Formats: sequence, C-alpha cells, structure tokens
Amino acid sequence: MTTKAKAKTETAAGAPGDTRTRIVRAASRLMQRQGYDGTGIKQISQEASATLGSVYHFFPGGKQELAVAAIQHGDQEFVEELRHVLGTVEDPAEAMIVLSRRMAEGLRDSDWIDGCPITTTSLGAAGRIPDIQTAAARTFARWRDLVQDKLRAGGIAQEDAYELAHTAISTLEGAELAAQVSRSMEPLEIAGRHLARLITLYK
Amino acid sequence: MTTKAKAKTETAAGAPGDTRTRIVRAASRLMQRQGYDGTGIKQISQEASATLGSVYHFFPGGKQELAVAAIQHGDQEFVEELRHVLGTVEDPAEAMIVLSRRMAEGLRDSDWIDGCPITTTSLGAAGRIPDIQTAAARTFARWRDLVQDKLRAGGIAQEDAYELAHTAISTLEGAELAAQVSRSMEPLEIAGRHLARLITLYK
DNA sequence: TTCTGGATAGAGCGTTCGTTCTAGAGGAGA
DNA sequence: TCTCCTCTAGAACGAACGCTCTATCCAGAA
Repeated sequence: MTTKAKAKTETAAGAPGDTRTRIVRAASRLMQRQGYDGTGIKQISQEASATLGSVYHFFPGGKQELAVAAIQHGDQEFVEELRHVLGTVEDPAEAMIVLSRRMAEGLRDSDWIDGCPITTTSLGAAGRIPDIQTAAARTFARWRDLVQDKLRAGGIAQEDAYELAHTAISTLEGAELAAQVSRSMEPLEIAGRHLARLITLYK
Repeated sequence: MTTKAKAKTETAAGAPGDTRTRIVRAASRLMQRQGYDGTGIKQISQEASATLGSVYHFFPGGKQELAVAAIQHGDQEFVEELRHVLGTVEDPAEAMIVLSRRMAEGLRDSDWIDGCPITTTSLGAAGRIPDIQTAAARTFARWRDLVQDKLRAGGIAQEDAYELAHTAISTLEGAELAAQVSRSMEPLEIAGRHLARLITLYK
C-alpha cells in the first residue's frame, strides 16, 4: 500500500503458465540446444507464445539478461534431479551410477539433443559476456556442493569429499558431452561405474 | 604430367602461410572461442588476411564445410599434444597428471578463453548439422584410441583399457570445461590426480 | 606472345539479427 | 467514470549475416 511496488505477480498469481515463466522456459530449452548465438529473441518469443514487447518488458537487459535467467532455470532443473537421486539412493557411490544412467536415458529419449542445460548456453558466450560466465560458474559450484554434502554424509573426509565432488561433476559433464556427440549411452554408463569405484576408495 | 591434376599446392609450396591453411587456422581458433554461430565468415576472412572470395574458393560448401575443417584442425592439434605427453611419460597414470596440468596451464595462459578446440565449435551446431556431429564424434574416438593404446602398453587388459580411456577423455573434457568457466586450474588438477588413482587400480 | 585456370578481390543480394518505439488492452483503485 | 499502470502487440531501424556474382591478377603451358 506504500509507494513501493508490490511483488510483480502478487495479484495476477504466479501461475506456471504465466508469461515471464514461459519466456524463461523457452529460452532455456532453445539455448540448451542451439547455444546463445544460435538462438534468436524472436524465436524465443514465438516458442513461448509471447510477443517481443513482453520479452523486453520482463527482460529490459535484453538477450544477455534473458540468457542469465535461462542458465539459472537450467541450474535449478538439475538441482532438483540431483536432490531427488541423492535423496533416494543411500550409498553415494551407487547414487553416481543411478545418476549417470538417468542422464543417459534422458539424453537418448530426447534423440540426443537435450544435453547439459547450461554448457551449450554458456560456452560460446562466457568469454564475451561476464554475467554469463559468472552464472555458469555459480551453477557448477552449486551442483558440486550438493554432491560434496552427500559424500560427507556418507562418511568421507571433508578434503576428500571436496575433491571427489569436483571430479564427479567434471566427469558427468564430460561424459554427457561425449555421449551426446557420439549418440551413445556408453560414455555415461562407464563414467558412472568408474565414479562409483573411485568413491569407494575413500570410504 | 597426365590429365590428372597435381596436388594443389605442389609448385606453390604448401608453406605454413598458405591461404587455405591460414583460413582453417583462423576458423578453428575463432570457433573454439565463440562457437559456430558466434563466428562470421567475414570475421574469419579478416583474421586470416584472406578475402571472402578466397574462403568460398577453398570451401565451396560454405560455413559448414569450413567448420568441419576447423574441427579436424583442432583434432589434430590435440592429437599432437596427446602423442607428445604419452610418448614422453612412461607410466600411463603419471601421464594423466602431466596432461591435465599442461591443459590447465594452457587454459590459464590464454586467460581462460582457449578451451577444448572442438567442444564449443560443435556443441550448438551438432544437433542441426550432421557433418559437424560426425566430425566431433570421430575426434573423440581418435583421442580415446590413443589413450587406450597407452593403457594397453602399460599392461592393462583390453576391456579395462577401453573403459578407462572413455573415462579419461570424458573427465579431462569436463574438467577443462569447469576450469574454463570458473577460471581456475583446480578442476583439472584434481581430475588428473583422480584419473591417475583410478588407473593404478587396474594395473 | 597468347591462352588458361587457379586464386584473389569485394560489391551487393536477400534475410535475419537485437533492439527501440508507439499504441492499445485490461484490471484495480479513487 | 476516470486514472493509472502493468502487460501485450508488432512495425520499423540499422547492422550484420551467409552467400553469389563478376572482375581482375598472374604464373605456367602451348
């Protein structure tokens, strides 16, 4: 009631189909597949059933601001997948196998087009656009932290857990990339087994 | 002397500065940094000190053909680095540590812009352009084969060597990506140590 | 010398890019 | 009813895109 604006969608309700959300989702999906430069604002607005005016209304910072939001959306998506697997499978080593298999299946089911939700978006642009580099770095750190906590909870020493979490994320990332490019689940399946084996060494 | 044409540059000498080579090198370097869609043909021709006419003379297939040549160039570049390290360091496990450190140093020395020579080029385009996906897949397979041979020579069984080579390439790839995005050598250094540890398990 | 074909040179094509701008629709509060 | 403000709508701009095209250069063959 003061002059300060209310939360933007307080009255209109932040429904899942609300325009801003549709735009972010479309941007995230398209950039995941085609990269930052390969995806146009107009394509995003069409895919989101929104107009150019709406896009620039919600993202006055233009394509760069939209890309950062898309990365954060992809981040959150994988955080939920990660939380689900780590929360379901008790043994951290076993969890790596389950995780890699699920990633492989998701990749195959999308006909090898939906890889890591943030790598493609950020790779070509990170060198030119600092905000995108920062957002991508924060994402990796977040994923690593989740794995690290799981390893600690599994009885692994802090320093070992820290390093293993680094390698777990790196290896899964690289294996997903290799799997996508070679259109085969094998790199991810092998990576899962090796990560499990590596983790059991530190228990 | 027959009607069959001689090798194109037989007389003109395939000097390192020859136009076609300069174009491929510029394309490879630029696409490595900016991706397929982020790199323009005109930018490549300027960087190579060539003209648009020359580019389309040597690459009538246009940007796609040029991108494939750029990937093969990047492939060859890393093959030489790989051959050098694997040929110098006798122990395969130790070789992984040396390799990852050299990759980390190269990345840092380029101020974190020169990552994997083919990932950025191929990621956004592989889904749309089959030739690029195929070239990237062949590249990964080639790198893996070199590592696999080294592991075999180090006394590791065929099946184990096959799988370890997969994980070695995946992990190095992912760690380079993480290192680039977080502007830190740590992911690569940790990856090298873990790969070495993993390899010694199979000896 | 004349001829030939690889290589260089760059103007210009149609298209798409990211962005800006003005206009209007729709709902809440006075 | 009138006002205000968020959000929708899309035409239009200059720049850059990939690519085509014609013209020219020049070394070696005839």
